[in-house]
Amino acid sequence: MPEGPELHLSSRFVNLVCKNRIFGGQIIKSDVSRQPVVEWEAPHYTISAESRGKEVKLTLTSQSDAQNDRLQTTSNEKPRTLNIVFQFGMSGKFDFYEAGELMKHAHLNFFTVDEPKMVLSFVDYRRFGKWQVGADWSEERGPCVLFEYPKFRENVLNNLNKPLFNRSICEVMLNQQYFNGIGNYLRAEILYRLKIPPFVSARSVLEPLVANIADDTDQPKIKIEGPDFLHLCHLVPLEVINLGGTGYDPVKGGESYSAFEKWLQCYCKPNMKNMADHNKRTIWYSGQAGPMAPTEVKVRGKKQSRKKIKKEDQSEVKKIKLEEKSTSENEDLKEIIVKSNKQNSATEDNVDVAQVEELKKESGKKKMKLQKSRVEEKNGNAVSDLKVSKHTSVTDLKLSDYPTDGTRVTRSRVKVFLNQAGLKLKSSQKDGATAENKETKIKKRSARGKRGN
DNA sequence: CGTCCACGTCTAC
DNA sequence: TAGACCTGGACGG
Repeated sequence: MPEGPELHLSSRFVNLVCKNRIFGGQIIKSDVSRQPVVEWEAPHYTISAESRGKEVKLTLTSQSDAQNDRLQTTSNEKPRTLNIVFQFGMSGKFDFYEAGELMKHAHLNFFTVDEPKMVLSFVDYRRFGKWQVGADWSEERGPCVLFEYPKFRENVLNNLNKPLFNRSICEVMLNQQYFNGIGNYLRAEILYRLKIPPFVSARSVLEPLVANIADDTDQPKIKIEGPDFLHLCHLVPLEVINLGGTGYDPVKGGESYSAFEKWLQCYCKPNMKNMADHNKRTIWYSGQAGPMAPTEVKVRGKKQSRKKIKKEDQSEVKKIKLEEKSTSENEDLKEIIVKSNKQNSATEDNVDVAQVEELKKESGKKKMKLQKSRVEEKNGNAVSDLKVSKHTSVTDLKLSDYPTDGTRVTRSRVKVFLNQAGLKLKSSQKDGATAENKETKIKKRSARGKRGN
């Protein structure tokens, strides 16, 4: 799910599905999650959401029991609220569906009180996502590129003296202290729109903009054609929001995703180039890489048609001499920026409600992916009385359930074994929690040419 | 089987 | 500037 637009669409999704709904009871966290438990037990509460950059804040508000005209005391108590701030990692998202069985990888779950019982789940199969209870937006992250544009712009332009901005523009764009909401696909799309080579110094791109620091008006003091770089850091993610789908959410066959794929002009496109940046993140671009490109360039296999390019450049390390290291780069760049294409002005913030309704339906279809519910577990229906079902996962298995022919228990073997049993691999059993595990890992590493021992 | 790759942070040599 | 943290899909042999 997760760059700025996806987080925002997620917050809208939450607001939509939680509207006029009352939640209650315990908030259930999965066992495998290492994130904090949410201590909040209100008989009745509501949920609303808000996004900022790459964070989503849920606000729980307890409802007074006035309507329940009870003699009990609770009605006089404070109308409490609790904030939970989420980061989505690589795979986090919210889902809303009929309670009963929880989705696989559902790590934090909020239940409605009314029938049919529904559940709002934070679902995150890679578990890089995080949440903080009772927190606010994290201090380390800058203003949101989407919804705090003037502040965002100022924050960047007032800090250009920082050494960070000596680095290449594509790498600086992932720094959330300044570009809160920009991620790997957005940086590619934004640079591509302006034909800015990814590996030119950030300062050289940004310094020309200082004259227009507070460019929240549409009247820049220096006349340029079309939106400038910082402007696009705002407009391009807005475009994704206005696509109305779920943004980058590769649910195959999902229609909203194909709209998103169509929208992409550069990221993962077969006619574009790519290489790993200094952080080993793939940057997609066209034209020149720029003078600050890593000298040993690793080209990643193209996403779509790896087969086709088989023998050519598939995952090979190529030493590429970067042709022009010209120092006149700055001058070139200014030209480039001024030449920037006129941009389709993204209309303001409005996603079709009907489309979000679509989302709801889609999430209803996902019942196949359900996991043995922890609620069941609580009711004494222990997971340990393991039956082979699609809802069972590796963490439910004991070591003795694994093949015992003496061979290594590798992750792949576990996968195969489970497939035979109709199961799926899950969570903390990665490479098999055996003694051999460590050896295997080390072997793997040294095989990769890294100093393993 | 194994290897590589993925929308993102984090910390530790 | 490597890795760690994770799961799982695509693809290679």
